[in-house]
Amino acid sequence: MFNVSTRVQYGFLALLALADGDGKTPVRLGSIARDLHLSFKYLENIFQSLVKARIVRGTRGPEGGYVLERDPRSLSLYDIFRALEGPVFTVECFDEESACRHLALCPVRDLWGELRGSLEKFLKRRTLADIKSKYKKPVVLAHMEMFGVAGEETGKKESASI
Amino acid sequence: MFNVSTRVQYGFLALLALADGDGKTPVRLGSIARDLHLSFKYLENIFQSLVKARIVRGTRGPEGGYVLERDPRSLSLYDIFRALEGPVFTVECFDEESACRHLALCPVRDLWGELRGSLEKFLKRRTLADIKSKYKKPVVLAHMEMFGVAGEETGKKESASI
DNA sequence: CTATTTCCTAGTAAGTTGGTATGAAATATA
DNA sequence: TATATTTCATACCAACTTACTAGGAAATAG
Ligand code: FES
Ligand code: FES
Repeated sequence: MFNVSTRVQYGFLALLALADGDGKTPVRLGSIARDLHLSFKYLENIFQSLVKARIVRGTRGPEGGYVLERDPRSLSLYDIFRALEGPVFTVECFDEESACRHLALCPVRDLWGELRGSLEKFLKRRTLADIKSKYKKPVVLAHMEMFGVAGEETGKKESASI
Repeated sequence: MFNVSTRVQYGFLALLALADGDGKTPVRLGSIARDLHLSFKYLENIFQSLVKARIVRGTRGPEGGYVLERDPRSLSLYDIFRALEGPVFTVECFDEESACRHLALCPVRDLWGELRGSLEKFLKRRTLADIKSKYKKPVVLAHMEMFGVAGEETGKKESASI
Protein backbone atom coordinates (compact mmCIF):
# COMPACT_ATOMS: atom_id res chain seq x y z
CA MET A 1 0.00 0.00 0.00
CA PHE A 2 1.04 3.55 -0.55
CA ASN A 3 0.37 5.80 2.38
CA VAL A 4 1.46 9.42 2.53
CA SER A 5 2.22 9.63 6.24
CA THR A 6 1.08 12.56 8.31
CA ARG A 7 4.78 13.27 8.90
CA VAL A 8 5.18 14.02 5.21
CA GLN A 9 1.85 15.80 4.82
CA TYR A 10 2.35 18.08 7.80
CA GLY A 11 6.07 18.50 7.15
CA PHE A 12 5.45 19.50 3.57
CA LEU A 13 2.78 22.00 4.56
CA ALA A 14 5.08 23.48 7.18
CA LEU A 15 7.92 23.77 4.67
CA LEU A 16 5.58 25.70 2.41
CA ALA A 17 4.99 28.03 5.33
CA LEU A 18 8.72 28.67 5.44
CA ALA A 19 8.82 29.13 1.67
CA ASP A 20 6.02 31.70 1.91
CA GLY A 21 8.29 33.94 3.98
CA ASP A 22 11.28 36.00 2.89
CA GLY A 23 13.73 33.20 3.60
CA LYS A 24 15.66 35.30 6.10
CA THR A 25 13.55 35.83 9.20
CA PRO A 26 13.01 32.59 11.13
CA VAL A 27 9.47 31.23 11.44
CA ARG A 28 8.40 29.81 14.79
CA LEU A 29 6.77 26.38 14.93
CA GLY A 30 4.23 27.82 17.33
CA SER A 31 2.76 30.07 14.67
CA ILE A 32 2.75 27.33 12.03
CA ALA A 33 1.04 24.93 14.40
CA ARG A 34 -1.60 27.54 15.19
CA ASP A 35 -2.19 28.55 11.56
CA LEU A 36 -2.46 24.99 10.25
CA HIS A 37 -4.21 23.57 13.32
CA LEU A 38 -1.49 20.99 13.86
CA SER A 39 0.10 19.65 17.02
CA PHE A 40 3.05 21.80 18.03
CA LYS A 41 4.80 18.85 19.67
CA TYR A 42 4.41 16.69 16.59
CA LEU A 43 5.75 19.47 14.37
CA GLU A 44 8.78 19.75 16.65
CA ASN A 45 9.32 16.03 16.23
CA ILE A 46 9.01 16.31 12.45
CA PHE A 47 11.34 19.29 12.26
CA GLN A 48 14.10 17.45 14.08
CA SER A 49 14.20 15.09 11.11
CA LEU A 50 14.33 18.04 8.73
CA VAL A 51 17.20 19.57 10.70
CA LYS A 52 19.14 16.31 10.57
CA ALA A 53 18.61 16.13 6.81
CA ARG A 54 19.87 19.73 6.53
CA ILE A 55 16.64 20.86 4.89
CA VAL A 56 15.97 23.53 7.51
CA ARG A 57 18.10 25.33 10.05
CA GLY A 58 16.81 26.38 13.45
CA THR A 59 17.85 29.22 15.75
CA ARG A 60 16.77 29.12 19.37
CA GLY A 61 15.43 31.67 21.74
CA PRO A 62 13.16 34.65 21.25
CA GLU A 63 13.01 35.77 17.61
CA GLY A 64 14.19 32.27 16.80
CA GLY A 65 12.57 29.70 14.53
CA TYR A 66 13.38 27.89 11.33
CA VAL A 67 14.54 28.93 7.88
CA LEU A 68 14.98 26.79 4.79
CA GLU A 69 18.57 25.70 4.37
CA ARG A 70 18.07 24.54 0.78
CA ASP A 71 16.87 26.29 -2.35
CA PRO A 72 13.14 25.49 -2.79
CA ARG A 73 13.77 25.10 -6.51
CA SER A 74 16.00 22.09 -5.93
CA LEU A 75 14.26 20.70 -2.85
CA SER A 76 12.23 17.81 -4.20
CA LEU A 77 9.35 15.92 -2.70
CA TYR A 78 11.64 12.92 -2.83
CA ASP A 79 14.13 14.63 -0.51
CA ILE A 80 11.34 15.39 1.93
CA PHE A 81 10.06 11.82 1.88
CA ARG A 82 13.55 10.50 2.49
CA ALA A 83 14.13 12.88 5.36
CA LEU A 84 10.80 12.13 7.04
CA GLU A 85 10.02 8.49 6.25
CA GLY A 86 13.32 6.90 5.34
CA PRO A 87 13.04 4.52 2.39
CA VAL A 88 10.28 5.48 -0.04
CA PHE A 89 9.81 2.10 -1.67
CA THR A 90 10.29 -1.32 -0.13
CA VAL A 91 9.75 -4.82 -1.48
CA GLU A 92 11.07 -8.07 -0.05
CA CYS A 93 12.57 -9.16 -3.34
CA PHE A 94 15.02 -6.22 -3.15
CA ASP A 95 16.14 -6.87 0.42
CA GLU A 96 19.40 -8.47 1.40
CA GLU A 97 17.59 -11.10 3.45
CA SER A 98 15.16 -12.06 0.71
CA ALA A 99 15.45 -15.58 -0.66
CA CYS A 100 14.79 -14.52 -4.24
CA ARG A 101 17.15 -11.65 -4.75
CA HIS A 102 19.80 -13.76 -6.50
CA LEU A 103 17.61 -14.64 -9.43
CA ALA A 104 19.08 -12.51 -12.18
CA LEU A 105 16.29 -12.58 -14.72
CA CYS A 106 12.83 -12.25 -13.23
CA PRO A 107 9.98 -10.33 -14.83
CA VAL A 108 8.37 -9.85 -11.43
CA ARG A 109 11.53 -8.37 -9.98
CA ASP A 110 11.75 -6.12 -13.04
CA LEU A 111 8.18 -5.06 -12.45
CA TRP A 112 8.92 -3.90 -8.91
CA GLY A 113 11.97 -2.07 -10.25
CA GLU A 114 9.86 -0.22 -12.79
CA LEU A 115 7.29 0.64 -10.15
CA ARG A 116 9.98 2.07 -7.93
CA GLY A 117 11.46 3.95 -10.86
CA SER A 118 8.15 5.51 -11.81
CA LEU A 119 7.46 6.52 -8.23
CA GLU A 120 10.87 8.07 -7.68
CA LYS A 121 10.71 9.87 -10.98
CA PHE A 122 7.47 11.51 -9.94
CA LEU A 123 8.75 12.50 -6.51
CA LYS A 124 12.05 13.84 -7.80
CA ARG A 125 10.39 15.95 -10.43
CA ARG A 126 8.25 18.03 -8.04
CA THR A 127 10.00 20.69 -6.04
CA LEU A 128 8.81 22.85 -3.20
CA ALA A 129 9.02 25.89 -5.48
CA ASP A 130 6.81 24.21 -8.10
CA ILE A 131 4.02 23.58 -5.66
CA LYS A 132 4.32 26.98 -4.04
CA SER A 133 4.02 28.77 -7.38
CA LYS A 134 1.04 26.73 -8.50
CA TYR A 135 -1.50 29.14 -7.04
CA LYS A 136 -1.08 32.81 -6.32
CA LYS A 137 -2.33 32.72 -2.75
CA PRO A 138 0.14 31.50 -0.12
CA VAL A 139 -0.77 27.93 0.82
CA VAL A 140 -0.70 28.52 4.53
CA LEU A 141 -3.01 31.51 4.25
CA ALA A 142 -5.48 29.42 2.27
CA HIS A 143 -5.52 26.77 4.99
CA MET A 144 -5.94 29.40 7.68
CA GLU A 145 -9.02 30.74 5.93
CA MET A 146 -10.37 27.22 5.78
CA PHE A 147 -10.35 27.17 9.56
CA GLY A 148 -11.98 30.56 9.74
CA VAL A 149 -8.90 32.08 11.33
CA ALA A 150 -8.17 35.75 10.81
CA GLY A 151 -4.71 36.25 9.44
CA GLU A 152 -3.19 37.95 12.49
CA GLU A 153 0.37 36.71 12.34
CA THR A 154 1.95 38.64 15.20
CA GLY A 155 -1.32 38.86 17.07
CA LYS A 156 -1.49 39.23 20.83
CA LYS A 157 -1.86 35.52 21.65
CA GLU A 158 -5.60 35.53 20.82
CA SER A 159 -6.43 37.45 24.04
CA ALA A 160 -6.42 36.04 27.55
CA SER A 161 -9.80 34.37 27.09
CA ILE A 162 -8.85 31.70 29.65
CA MET B 1 6.01 4.90 2.30
CA PHE B 2 5.29 2.52 -0.49
CA ASN B 3 5.56 -1.11 0.51
CA VAL B 4 4.67 -3.98 -1.77
CA SER B 5 3.31 -6.39 0.81
CA THR B 6 4.23 -10.04 0.79
CA ARG B 7 0.56 -10.72 0.15
CA VAL B 8 0.85 -9.02 -3.22
CA GLN B 9 4.30 -10.39 -4.03
CA TYR B 10 3.41 -13.99 -3.23
CA GLY B 11 -0.09 -13.69 -4.63
CA PHE B 12 1.21 -12.32 -7.90
CA LEU B 13 3.81 -15.06 -8.20
CA ALA B 14 1.19 -17.70 -7.50
CA LEU B 15 -1.14 -16.21 -10.11
CA LEU B 16 1.68 -16.48 -12.61
CA ALA B 17 1.89 -20.14 -11.69
CA LEU B 18 -1.76 -20.50 -12.68
CA ALA B 19 -1.15 -18.54 -15.86
CA ASP B 20 1.72 -20.89 -16.75
CA GLY B 21 -0.71 -23.78 -16.93
CA ASP B 22 -3.33 -24.56 -19.56
CA GLY B 23 -6.03 -22.64 -17.76
CA LYS B 24 -8.24 -25.72 -17.47
CA THR B 25 -6.67 -28.16 -15.01
CA PRO B 26 -6.69 -26.82 -11.46
CA VAL B 27 -3.36 -26.14 -9.77
CA ARG B 28 -3.00 -27.14 -6.11
CA LEU B 29 -1.64 -24.63 -3.60
CA GLY B 30 0.52 -27.39 -2.19
CA SER B 31 2.58 -27.60 -5.34
CA ILE B 32 2.86 -23.83 -5.71
CA ALA B 33 3.98 -23.50 -2.11
CA ARG B 34 6.60 -26.18 -2.62
CA ASP B 35 7.89 -24.80 -5.93
CA LEU B 36 8.15 -21.22 -4.72
CA HIS B 37 9.23 -22.07 -1.17
CA LEU B 38 6.30 -20.20 0.32
CA SER B 39 4.09 -21.01 3.31
CA PHE B 40 1.16 -23.14 2.26
CA LYS B 41 -1.04 -21.73 4.99
CA TYR B 42 -0.24 -18.16 4.02
CA LEU B 43 -0.98 -18.90 0.37
CA GLU B 44 -4.34 -20.34 1.42
CA ASN B 45 -5.05 -17.12 3.29
CA ILE B 46 -4.06 -15.04 0.25
CA PHE B 47 -6.13 -17.12 -2.14
CA GLN B 48 -9.27 -16.63 -0.11
CA SER B 49 -9.00 -12.94 -0.95
CA LEU B 50 -8.52 -13.80 -4.62
CA VAL B 51 -11.58 -16.03 -4.56
CA LYS B 52 -13.67 -13.29 -3.00
CA ALA B 53 -12.49 -10.87 -5.68
CA ARG B 54 -13.45 -13.46 -8.35
CA ILE B 55 -9.92 -13.54 -9.71
CA VAL B 56 -9.55 -17.29 -9.20
CA ARG B 57 -11.96 -20.16 -8.73
CA GLY B 58 -11.22 -23.17 -6.55
CA THR B 59 -12.48 -26.74 -6.71
CA ARG B 60 -12.08 -28.96 -3.69
CA GLY B 61 -11.00 -32.49 -3.19
CA PRO B 62 -8.46 -34.65 -4.99
CA GLU B 63 -7.59 -33.29 -8.45
CA GLY B 64 -8.83 -29.98 -7.13
CA GLY B 65 -7.03 -26.68 -7.01
CA TYR B 66 -7.39 -23.22 -8.50
CA VAL B 67 -7.86 -21.86 -11.99
CA LEU B 68 -7.89 -18.25 -13.14
CA GLU B 69 -11.40 -16.92 -13.41
CA ARG B 70 -10.37 -13.84 -15.38
CA ASP B 71 -8.52 -13.36 -18.62
CA PRO B 72 -4.84 -12.68 -17.81
CA ARG B 73 -4.82 -10.05 -20.56
CA SER B 74 -7.30 -7.90 -18.66
CA LEU B 75 -6.23 -8.81 -15.13
CA SER B 76 -4.17 -5.82 -14.03
CA LEU B 77 -1.74 -5.41 -11.21
CA TYR B 78 -4.17 -2.84 -9.87
CA ASP B 79 -6.90 -5.46 -9.59
CA ILE B 80 -4.54 -7.72 -7.68
CA PHE B 81 -3.51 -4.95 -5.30
CA ARG B 82 -7.12 -4.09 -4.65
CA ALA B 83 -8.05 -7.68 -3.98
CA LEU B 84 -5.13 -8.31 -1.64
CA GLU B 85 -4.47 -5.00 0.13
CA GLY B 86 -7.63 -2.98 -0.18
CA PRO B 87 -6.98 0.69 -0.96
CA VAL B 88 -3.78 1.24 -2.91
CA PHE B 89 -3.23 4.88 -2.01
CA THR B 90 -4.17 6.66 1.18
CA VAL B 91 -3.61 10.21 2.38
CA GLU B 92 -5.34 11.95 5.25
CA CYS B 93 -6.32 14.93 3.12
CA PHE B 94 -8.58 12.65 1.03
CA ASP B 95 -10.35 11.05 4.00
CA GLU B 96 -13.82 11.90 5.16
CA GLU B 97 -12.58 12.63 8.66
CA SER B 98 -9.76 14.90 7.57
CA ALA B 99 -9.97 18.52 8.65
CA CYS B 100 -8.66 19.88 5.36
CA ARG B 101 -10.74 18.05 2.80
CA HIS B 102 -13.14 20.93 2.25
CA LEU B 103 -10.53 23.30 0.93
CA ALA B 104 -11.35 23.37 -2.76
CA LEU B 105 -8.17 24.83 -4.19
CA CYS B 106 -5.02 23.46 -2.63
CA PRO B 107 -1.83 22.76 -4.54
CA VAL B 108 -0.82 20.19 -1.93
CA ARG B 109 -4.08 18.33 -2.28
CA ASP B 110 -3.62 18.45 -6.06
CA LEU B 111 -0.16 17.02 -5.63
CA TRP B 112 -1.45 13.98 -3.75
CA GLY B 113 -4.08 13.56 -6.43
CA GLU B 114 -1.46 13.54 -9.15
CA LEU B 115 0.65 11.08 -7.21
CA ARG B 116 -2.29 8.75 -6.84
CA GLY B 117 -3.11 9.15 -10.52
CA SER B 118 0.40 8.31 -11.61
CA LEU B 119 0.51 5.27 -9.36
CA GLU B 120 -2.85 3.93 -10.48
CA LYS B 121 -1.99 4.52 -14.11
CA PHE B 122 1.11 2.39 -13.73
CA LEU B 123 -0.69 -0.41 -11.93
CA LYS B 124 -3.62 -0.47 -14.33
CA ARG B 125 -1.39 -0.64 -17.37
CA ARG B 126 0.40 -3.86 -16.40
CA THR B 127 -1.48 -7.08 -16.81
CA LEU B 128 -0.67 -10.60 -15.74
CA ALA B 129 -0.29 -11.60 -19.40
CA ASP B 130 2.23 -8.79 -20.01
CA ILE B 131 4.51 -9.96 -17.23
CA LYS B 132 4.14 -13.61 -18.12
CA SER B 133 5.13 -13.00 -21.73
CA LYS B 134 8.12 -10.88 -20.83
CA TYR B 135 10.51 -13.83 -20.73
CA LYS B 136 10.21 -17.13 -22.50
CA LYS B 137 10.81 -19.32 -19.47
CA PRO B 138 7.85 -19.82 -17.11
CA VAL B 139 8.36 -17.64 -14.06
CA VAL B 140 7.68 -20.37 -11.57
CA LEU B 141 10.19 -22.70 -13.22
CA ALA B 142 12.84 -19.98 -13.01
CA HIS B 143 12.22 -19.56 -9.29
CA MET B 144 12.31 -23.31 -8.74
CA GLU B 145 15.73 -23.48 -10.35
CA MET B 146 16.88 -20.69 -8.09
CA PHE B 147 16.18 -22.93 -5.14
CA GLY B 148 17.97 -25.84 -6.77
CA VAL B 149 14.72 -27.80 -7.01
CA ALA B 150 14.38 -30.38 -9.77
CA GLY B 151 11.24 -29.75 -11.77
CA GLU B 152 9.32 -32.83 -10.67
CA GLU B 153 5.79 -31.55 -10.64
CA THR B 154 3.86 -34.70 -9.68
CA GLY B 155 6.81 -36.10 -7.74
CA LYS B 156 6.41 -38.61 -4.95
CA LYS B 157 6.45 -36.16 -2.03
CA GLU B 158 10.25 -35.85 -2.02
CA SER B 159 10.72 -39.29 -0.42
CA ALA B 160 10.00 -40.22 3.17
CA SER B 161 13.26 -38.77 4.41
CA ILE B 162 11.76 -38.08 7.82
C1' DC C 1 -15.60 -44.61 3.20
C1' DT C 2 -11.33 -42.19 2.93
C1' DA C 3 -7.88 -39.18 1.47
C1' DT C 4 -7.35 -34.86 -0.37
C1' DT C 5 -8.08 -30.25 -1.15
C1' DT C 6 -10.36 -25.81 -0.64
C1' DC C 7 -13.08 -22.87 2.56
C1' DC C 8 -13.80 -20.29 6.82
C1' DT C 9 -12.99 -18.08 11.30
C1' DA C 10 -9.73 -16.87 14.59
C1' DG C 11 -5.72 -15.50 16.69
C1' DT C 12 -1.01 -13.53 17.42
C1' DA C 13 3.83 -11.58 17.42
C1' DA C 14 6.49 -8.00 15.39
C1' DG C 15 6.74 -3.72 13.20
C1' DT C 16 4.96 0.93 11.80
C1' DT C 17 2.39 5.18 12.51
C1' DG C 18 0.94 9.03 14.93
C1' DG C 19 1.54 11.09 18.24
C1' DT C 20 3.12 12.81 23.87
C1' DA C 21 6.15 13.97 27.79
C1' DT C 22 10.03 15.82 29.95
C1' DG C 23 13.66 18.45 30.26
C1' DA C 24 18.23 20.46 28.62
C1' DA C 25 20.57 23.99 25.77
C1' DA C 26 20.82 28.34 23.49
C1' DT C 27 19.58 33.22 22.90
C1' DA C 28 17.21 37.94 22.71
C1' DT C 29 15.77 41.33 25.81
C1' DA C 30 15.51 43.86 30.02
C1' DT D 1 22.72 38.62 35.02
C1' DA D 2 17.99 37.02 35.23
C1' DT D 3 14.10 35.56 32.49
C1' DA D 4 11.18 34.25 28.94
C1' DT D 5 11.30 32.03 24.77
C1' DT D 6 12.44 28.87 21.41
C1' DT D 7 14.80 24.86 19.47
C1' DC D 8 17.12 20.32 20.58
C1' DA D 9 17.25 15.56 22.36
C1' DT D 10 15.59 11.38 24.20
C1' DA D 11 12.26 8.47 25.42
C1' DC D 12 7.84 6.69 25.64
C1' DC D 13 3.05 5.03 24.34
C1' DA D 14 -1.49 3.49 22.07
C1' DA D 15 -3.55 2.18 17.85
C1' DC D 16 -3.05 0.08 13.65
C1' DT D 17 -0.96 -2.88 10.01
C1' DT D 18 1.67 -6.78 8.39
C1' DA D 19 2.90 -11.41 8.08
C1' DC D 20 1.90 -14.98 9.27
C1' DT D 21 -0.26 -19.63 12.08
C1' DA D 22 -4.15 -22.84 14.03
C1' DG D 23 -8.00 -25.69 13.79
C1' DG D 24 -11.44 -27.49 11.73
C1' DA D 25 -15.69 -27.72 8.39
C1' DA D 26 -17.18 -28.73 3.69
C1' DA D 27 -16.77 -30.71 -0.76
C1' DT D 28 -15.20 -34.30 -3.98
C1' DA D 29 -12.53 -38.07 -6.61
C1' DG D 30 -11.63 -42.81 -6.26
S1 FES E 1 13.49 -12.82 -8.08
FE1 FES E 1 12.23 -11.91 -6.49
S2 FES E 1 10.21 -12.22 -7.35
FE2 FES E 1 11.46 -13.18 -8.86
S1 FES F 1 -6.61 20.75 1.58
FE1 FES F 1 -5.62 19.00 2.46
S2 FES F 1 -3.50 19.65 2.33
FE2 FES F 1 -4.52 21.41 1.55
